[in-house]
Amino acid sequence: MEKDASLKKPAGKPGLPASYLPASVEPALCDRWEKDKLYYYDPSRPRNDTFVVDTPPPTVSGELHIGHVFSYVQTDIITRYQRMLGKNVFYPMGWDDNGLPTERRVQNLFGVRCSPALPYIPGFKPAGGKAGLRDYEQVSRRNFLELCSLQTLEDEKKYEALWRRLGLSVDWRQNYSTVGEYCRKTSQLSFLDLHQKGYMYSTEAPTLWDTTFKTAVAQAEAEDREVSGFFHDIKFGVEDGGEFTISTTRPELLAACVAVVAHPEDSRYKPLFGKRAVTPLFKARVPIMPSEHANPEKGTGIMMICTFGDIADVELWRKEKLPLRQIIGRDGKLSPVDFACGPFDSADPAAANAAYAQLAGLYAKQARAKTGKLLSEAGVLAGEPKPTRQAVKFYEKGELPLEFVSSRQWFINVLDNKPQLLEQGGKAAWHPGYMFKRYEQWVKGLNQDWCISRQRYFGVPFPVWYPVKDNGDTDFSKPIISEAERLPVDPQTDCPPGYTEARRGLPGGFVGDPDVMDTWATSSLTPMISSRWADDKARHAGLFPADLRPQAHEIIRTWAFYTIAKAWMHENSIPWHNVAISGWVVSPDKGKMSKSKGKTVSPEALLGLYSADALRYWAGKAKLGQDTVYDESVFKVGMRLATKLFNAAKFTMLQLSGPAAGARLGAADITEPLDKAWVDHLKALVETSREDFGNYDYAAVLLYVEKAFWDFCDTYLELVKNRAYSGKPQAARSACASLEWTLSVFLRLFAPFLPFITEEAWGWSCTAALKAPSVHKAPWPSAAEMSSAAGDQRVLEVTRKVLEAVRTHKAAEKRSVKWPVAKLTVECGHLQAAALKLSLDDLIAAGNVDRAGLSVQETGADDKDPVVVVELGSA
RNA sequence: GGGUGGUUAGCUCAGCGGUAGAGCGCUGUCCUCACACGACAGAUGUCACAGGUUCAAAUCCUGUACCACCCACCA
Repeated sequence: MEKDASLKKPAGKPGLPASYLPASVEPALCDRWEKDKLYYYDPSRPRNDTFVVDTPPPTVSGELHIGHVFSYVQTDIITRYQRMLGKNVFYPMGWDDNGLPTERRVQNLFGVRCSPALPYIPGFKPAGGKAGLRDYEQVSRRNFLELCSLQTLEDEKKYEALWRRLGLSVDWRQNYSTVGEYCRKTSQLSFLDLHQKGYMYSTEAPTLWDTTFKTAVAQAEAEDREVSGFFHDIKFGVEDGGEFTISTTRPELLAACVAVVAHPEDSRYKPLFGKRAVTPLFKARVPIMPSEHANPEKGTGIMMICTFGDIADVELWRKEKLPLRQIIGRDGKLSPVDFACGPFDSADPAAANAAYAQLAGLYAKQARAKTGKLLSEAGVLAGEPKPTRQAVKFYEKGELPLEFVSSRQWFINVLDNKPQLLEQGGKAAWHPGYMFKRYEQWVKGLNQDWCISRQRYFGVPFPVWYPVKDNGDTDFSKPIISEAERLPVDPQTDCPPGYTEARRGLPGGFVGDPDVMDTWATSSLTPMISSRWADDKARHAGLFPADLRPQAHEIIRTWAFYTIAKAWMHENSIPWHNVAISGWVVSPDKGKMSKSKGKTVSPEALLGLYSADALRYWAGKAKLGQDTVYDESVFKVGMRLATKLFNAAKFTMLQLSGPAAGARLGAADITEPLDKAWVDHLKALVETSREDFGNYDYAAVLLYVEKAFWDFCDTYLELVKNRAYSGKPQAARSACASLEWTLSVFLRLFAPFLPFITEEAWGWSCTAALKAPSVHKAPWPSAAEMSSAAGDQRVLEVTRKVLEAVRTHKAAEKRSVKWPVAKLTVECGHLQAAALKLSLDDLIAAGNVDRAGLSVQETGADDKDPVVVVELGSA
């Protein structure tokens, strides 16, 4: 790779480095930007001048991967553009260290478990090492939180270093951690406000329940997975004689059967409506009812309703006010029940209890097999179970199917507010626009309120206590809500107003709410967390709503939706004006990179192999919303572009160091027609870039800026370099003025994408001209900077074409580019000829043409390419 | 079953009514005051398929197939 040193000529202006070494240049610039406080937000400037980013707080669970690099760089590109428009940019970073991933990580690293009832031990240090699975040390919630902070601090340092190294223009003073005291306070304050406004309620209700983690989960956290199962055809009796067969994949729920339904128009079962069916094994008498939900085409057309097989069961159970026969416990096992009393019914309680005794204590899956056996033995199983594939709901982080379990949970009422939430979502501008459809579809399809309580230990506790009645029962109807001033509180260790700690858990005393909030309950507040809604109203007013929410598409239904809901409920506002949805990085076989292969390619390694600018180039090439295949060859292209920029900038500086060196050049100096045409061409480009960036289409800008830049190097720079360096004074000044502006324009246009090389080159030259010590604070280029320079594009076009023809001829003759041209004849239209005559000197120099052998003839047509005849000279 | 996006050169993608484009890769040539991590030139395509609208369709409309994702289905 290393080129032959003997071929390398010493070149360039003295003082400028000979070759570009991003590995040393980039980190040095990171340090300088920090020292210069380049990305600091200025709270004294008005909201109108401010651009506020609601940065996604990455989950702190170990490693950032290439997918993170991709999307965060895209946000940074947008942000850097806004800064160059003169905006006071508010670009914070948060750490999402409040979730299950952190909890598990800390448990394993320190060998501890959180046990909220334990008292806090100041200065606690874990016994150390990784404990065996069974002997975790129990620690208080506060101690657990401290350990989390300890660990996440390490991770966060690593994350921050990577973000800085990538050139993210974050103001690192605006930093938050979702597990930190301030975020806990904000989350609890949000609870108080929503409770007061009536959006927050608690109720005992069937809820999606994960039996592995033993917690409720929200609809948004559930996902479908295809699993194999078996249809069991089970014969049911009818109370006054007769029988029918239902087909089910969940025979273990037979004991939880509360009704049987068939379609109202199904003639096979119409006569049965109003009668009672008798379940096999348990002899429970359940009503046979008509329901639209039953599909006559499916199975046998008649189905059992259990508490609870799925959401349809829940709905029917509610509508018909059926009894609750909960047999699946919170641990996923069948709980003991008694058919002789309570909600359970049986015509033969002794037999029912005997049958059930063989199932109690088994996990649902075991019970399924066992029930099949029992049914078979009882002779009520019609035929062998038939295999089938079915979609079953799982918690996205879990491995066992979700169950519906009735339990007391806190909910936020979203179902009653769908129209308003749809309207709010529509007020934000979505980029790309079609992503709004996903939001719309999700909101329309919601069928459960947002369950925000989790039966976990690690997380933000509810600032709530309950009185304990004299009989020892908890009185959930009279929650004691904390005062706002006390937040954050932990009801497991803090005491409610009017009570003393001694009364905890006693009749006539109180208990703390044992649950913690879903992490989304906190992260849905990110724009209000960074604006300091909870403790600084003036600052909040200056930063809320934000301008931009960048995020990925798979969390539209969670993060975007919840944030929109909370902003509306709290502030009657949208949370942000724009949503930019980034795509995914996919591996060449189209799998999701961030979940598989991507983790093996660490961003740090790639930075070492290529450069930050190279990685950023790759991210900048991808449009918002569009998945991108991981392709290292694009890094190489980015690398090459940065090197080319380095060399072109250096070379341009060399031209400027000729006779016109030091002169203050401006639009008035641009007198040559070719220069005017070039500048005009750039002016159009610059204006288009504003429009595209305004539409968040940065990828389009990079595409044509890159193209224009290579064209500049290959054509315009080649044409004018001789004149600039050694031409007649006025002509040289014209070229230099144009080159100086051109360089400053390209450095600025590339700055959001390639912040390092552009800053480096900017430092060589452009400081004085634009009075901006950093390209990243320089104004985005505008046509107005060169308003007086306007020229005929034809000059540039016809000159380019003739030069191309000369080069093609030399290539065909296997001659070098500088080989002399003895005779050059150009036939073209008279407008083209007139234009060409204005740039002949440049053409002669660039093509090494003998002036005496040059002739331009007006014999062609202006709408056709000129006909060029080349005769080479001898060396 | 509903929705969204995609299908263009070997690969990765741009173009989204007016003669098919770029980069990578490939072939050949060339060291020009920067850059060989360069320059110049060249080969490479029924723009998924079928209909329709239009003077004109890769581009607009309808349908089909395939890929990806989101949602629903869960007896």
